[in-house]
Parts: sequence; C-alpha cells; structure tokens
Amino acid sequence: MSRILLHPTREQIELPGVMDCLSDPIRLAIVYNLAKREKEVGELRCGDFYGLSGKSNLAYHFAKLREAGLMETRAVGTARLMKLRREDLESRFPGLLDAVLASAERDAERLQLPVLEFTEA
Amino acid sequence: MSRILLHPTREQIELPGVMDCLSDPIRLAIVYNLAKREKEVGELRCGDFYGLSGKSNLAYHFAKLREAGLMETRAVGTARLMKLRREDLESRFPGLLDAVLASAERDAERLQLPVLEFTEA
DNA sequence: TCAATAGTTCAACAGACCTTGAACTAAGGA
DNA sequence: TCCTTAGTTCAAGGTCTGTTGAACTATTGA
Repeated sequence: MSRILLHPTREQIELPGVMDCLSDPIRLAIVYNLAKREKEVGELRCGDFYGLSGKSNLAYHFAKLREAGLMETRAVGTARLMKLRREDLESRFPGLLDAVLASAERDAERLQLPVLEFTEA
Repeated sequence: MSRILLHPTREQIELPGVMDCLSDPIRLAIVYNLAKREKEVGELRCGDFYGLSGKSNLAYHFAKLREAGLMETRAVGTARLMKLRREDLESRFPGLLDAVLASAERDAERLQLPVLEFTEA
C-alpha cells in the first residue's frame, strides 16, 4: 500500500479527464453512489463498491477518479475513505457535476446504475 | 457516399455516449465551434473543420458525434451541413451542454481549442 | 462528357483501455 | 506472534480507439 496518494490541485483538474471518467459506466456508478450518500455517511470505503466489480478493477477505477480530480482519498488504518471533490469541481466547471448527476438519476434504470448498500463510517 | 445518415431519436440519446464524445479533444473542438458559430451561420460543413485534422479522421469523429446524438447532418449537394442538436440535448440532459461549453470557453487556451474560420453557408 | 470538389469507406497499425487473477503490503485483532 | 482484513500492484489478455493514406462515390460546373 503506497503511502502517497496523488491528487491534482483544483487548478490542475482538466475537463477532458473529468468527462472521460464520467463516460465509463463503473466510474459513473461510483460517482453516482458517492454523491447519493455523501450527506448521510460522508466518506465511503472501497469495500462499499464490491457490488460493482472486483477489488483490483475497482482500485484501477478509483485511481483514475482520484488522478482526474473527481474524488479525494485518505487512508485510515487499512481502509481508504473517499469523497467527491464537490467544491473543487463546482469551482472549475460550474453546474457540470449537478447536470450529470441529475441526468444520471433520471436515467438510473436505463443506465443500470446500482444503488449500493453502505457500511457504517 | 452513403445515402442514409443514421441519427438516434431524442429518447435514444445516452449519457455515457455523450460524455465519451465530449472527452475527446477533437470532438470537443468540433462541438465548441459548432456552438460558437451556430447563431451566425447556422450549419457548418465538414470542410470548415480541416484545421482540426484530416478528412478521413474528421469523418470518423463526425460519425461518432452523429451516432451519439450530438449533431444532425443533412446532405446538400456534395456538402454535409451539420448543426448541434441543442434542444434534444437540453431535453435529455438539462444544463449539461451549457455547463460543458461554458467550462470549455473558460479553459479554451489551456485546452488549445482552436476557433476556426468558416465559409459562407 | 470530363474534371474538380466534397466527403465516405476501407484496411492497417499503434496505443490506450478495461478486466482478471495472483502476488504483495500494511494495519488490526486474537 | 499469527491470522485476517483492506486494499494495491503487477503482468497478461483481449478489445476498443484514434489516426493515416489510398481508393471510392456522388455532385457540380465547364
């Protein structure tokens, strides 16, 4: 487990990278669920997403989301706690995340977006 | 030149396909320029975009944009006239296109988005 | 009719992407 | 200390993408 988790600064977040992240069904499902539960439980753990894919595949997608600046990860014990970088995204691309999330919510069934069950934080 | 140009209906336009289109620099530049000039000249032609890439590569990207539902193409003589499907996109994904275009405009320099010169329509 | 113009289609290639399983590391609990 | 849990990393694979040039088709104008 690497000690250092690379995050871009707010200014380094790029539009194409964000769009690319949100065009993948698994990553969209991750962001969708992060957004859906962010008020209730705050941060989520990798294990909360095992319903979406296998561990190593999720690690791959988490790294993409983190490196593109969509989410922030901090290590607590053996766990990784993740949350959306809402304010940074809103600052760089006003209205974008909300528009995507609203459309995803409307199309949730068609997109087969799973709503996951989360453990206590 | 095939006679039939396939367009999805409004309802068939899918969020991941749209996001994927907008995550490619060339396609973003096409949409950006279509939006920038849509009020002035209405429709644009393939040749207007030769500054972005070669003919055959553009044809590839135009097909992607058309098949994902971002733009509409009609044949007039040997030309293809293209325009953004603004209303359809707004109906399916409210606020999304405007948010993307506003962010693209703000980041135009960083994204190296070229502003093309257009011929008369 | 012939040549020029506008754009498409095809084959080929390199590179990127997603997925998988196995091996690994690090922290916590018994 | 040893086992378990949580997550990462690596190598390998198949597939999808973007790009190119050459060949093609269709339309217009002379």
